[in-house]
Amino acid sequence: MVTIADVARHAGVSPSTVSYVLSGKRAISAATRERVAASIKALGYHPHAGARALASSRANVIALVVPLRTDMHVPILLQIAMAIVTAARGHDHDVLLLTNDEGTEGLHRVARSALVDAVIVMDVELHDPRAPVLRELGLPSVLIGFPADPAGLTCVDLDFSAAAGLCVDHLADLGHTGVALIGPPAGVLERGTGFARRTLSGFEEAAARRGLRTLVRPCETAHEAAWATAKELRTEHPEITGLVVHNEPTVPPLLEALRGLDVTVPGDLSIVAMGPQDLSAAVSPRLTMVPIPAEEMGRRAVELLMGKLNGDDRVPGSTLMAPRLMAGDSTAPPPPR
Amino acid sequence: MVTIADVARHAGVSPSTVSYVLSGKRAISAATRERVAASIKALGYHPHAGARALASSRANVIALVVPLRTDMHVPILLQIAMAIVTAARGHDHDVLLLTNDEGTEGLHRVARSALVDAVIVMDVELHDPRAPVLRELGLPSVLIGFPADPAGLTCVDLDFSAAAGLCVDHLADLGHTGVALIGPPAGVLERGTGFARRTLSGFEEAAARRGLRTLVRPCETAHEAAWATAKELRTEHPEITGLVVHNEPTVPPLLEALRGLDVTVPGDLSIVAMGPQDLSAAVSPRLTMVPIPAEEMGRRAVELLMGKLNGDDRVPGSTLMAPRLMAGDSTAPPPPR
DNA sequence: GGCGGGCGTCGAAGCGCTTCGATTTCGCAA
DNA sequence: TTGCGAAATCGAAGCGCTTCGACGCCCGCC
Repeated sequence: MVTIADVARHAGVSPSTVSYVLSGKRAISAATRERVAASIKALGYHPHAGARALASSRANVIALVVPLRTDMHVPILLQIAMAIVTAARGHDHDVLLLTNDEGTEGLHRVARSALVDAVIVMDVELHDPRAPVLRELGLPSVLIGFPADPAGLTCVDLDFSAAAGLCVDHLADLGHTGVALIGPPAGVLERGTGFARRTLSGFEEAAARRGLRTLVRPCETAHEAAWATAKELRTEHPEITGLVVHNEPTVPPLLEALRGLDVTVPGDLSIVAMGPQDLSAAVSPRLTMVPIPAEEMGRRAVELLMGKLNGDDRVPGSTLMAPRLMAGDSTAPPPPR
Repeated sequence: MVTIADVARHAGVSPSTVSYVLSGKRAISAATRERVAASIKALGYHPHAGARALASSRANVIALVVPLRTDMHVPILLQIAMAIVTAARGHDHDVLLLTNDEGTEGLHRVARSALVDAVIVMDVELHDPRAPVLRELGLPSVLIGFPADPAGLTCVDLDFSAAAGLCVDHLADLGHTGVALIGPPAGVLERGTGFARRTLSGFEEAAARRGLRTLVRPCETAHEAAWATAKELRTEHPEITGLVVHNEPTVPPLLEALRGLDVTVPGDLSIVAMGPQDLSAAVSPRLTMVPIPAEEMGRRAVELLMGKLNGDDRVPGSTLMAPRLMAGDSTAPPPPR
């Protein structure tokens, strides 16, 4: 193993000088700096992570807690996780992967053992048991999603209320007067993931503002449920000409059911969905949608965390990311009556 | 922070004794052991990970390299990753998440800095640039998937050849005499992911052994491609009554296309798929399939790695996991002619 | 010409743990 | 009672790094 002493000897300086070159915490003359840099390269030196952590009480590692069982779309989860790793590397940090099967004990462990110096928690529920633990540990943290009581915590999420509003406005602008929200299965709402409620209220509010008639349907993912929903829409609610679907896996079977019922999209019915961006291209017609900005969420979470790590106490407690609507081919003016 | 000295004082022993209680590397009397354990609990002591790594030159962390761009089904990827984390925790190790956007440099970095003491690499390609790096670093490692030249490396994967054989045998047992392999898009084969070829050869071999007529079709995921494939099968290859689908995302559109063409499954056509287990229940009819044992693969990879970490040099270089066929409702004897 | 003050560098003291030899203790045979 | 080996415990030396105070040097100023 190459140590800092080896580098120092090679460059003809003291170990502390090498350390200062590396950290930039003291002024070093350009000449020395370059000589040391050359020695580092020549010897292929990498500081020993453990020694560094011990001496500086900074591990330069953050923990990422990923749920085992999730309400989120799995590919999105991975996208966010990857974005977090990439962003963390950009700030010279690595990412330790934690699951929930150790329970909150895992959080205690990595924090108390100084394995990590900050935490990002994904897929937060309304009454998430991890929230109080984070408060208690007093370790910098960022949650992706909002618990019921976010006091004292830093949270990031898509502004689902605004997203639903964007969908409604888009349909209203096209001339639709009756819109439905096809939400996630009823269970999700009850289990207490905040975003479902926020979507709902944003939907209702925007519809009221635009004077639209509304309908709200949870919908299971299964094939049959999609058909039932499609049929009900056509027979019992002909006034509904625009759909806001906030339930990604339902989209393909729903489209199939509509096709089966000879309902054309967007001729007879317009659809705008909220979900992972890649869904748009995966179905036909190409979906108009409000994508979940996974990459951006991950990046932002890391930026907030780094702010807290650097002792910046102006880090906002709540960050709602602005949604954008991506036009596709699944929305058009309603059919003439 | 609670240190080992605090625990020692509290228990009335020396720090080294506490260390030996923790590691079990020397005999400690039951009385002392219990007293120390009580002190540890009372003070909530967790050893400082960095200090431990420094002194013992063992970080008790393994790196998991996850591809950014993947040929694997994403949920499977995550399942394997989670299984790895869980299994690693079972061996008192944590998992550091690495992406490939640092290139192989990231591997160098975490290895040379002693951040991790072993590596698991996922989604290995035939000419994977990480393979030579792993050999060179001389750090215990396990690959999930096989490179073209696995010499000197430890690899784990599903036995895709046997899996394809299992599918063919199942169809042959039911009386089918003409079977087709619906494989991944052509690009995948060329890009050099070994499993596609192994599936192909297993398929051909088993079919030859059973005297079946065969057809091999790559198939894109898109809706249109699925329809085209379905139509071609019915019009040009009526002798084909059994399908082996090794291309998970194609299954739903393919089923839809067949339904659209009034081909019943399994009445007119039997389908057996290789892919993530959860696919089976997600479509109708419930699929007969050879699931990819994500959980088991992750666990096995960790076990092999721990073997290498403990200096066990009987760790096999190659581990092919035996496939199992799960009967569903998508296969039946072929229709009478 | 002397002196104060940066700037650049060094030396040494830990950070908390493991580990190895040394030391103590104990049980038991002589 | 003494001696001896095994069992149990201790003390101290690092592991490789950061950091803080100290030091030397050179420059500019009076």
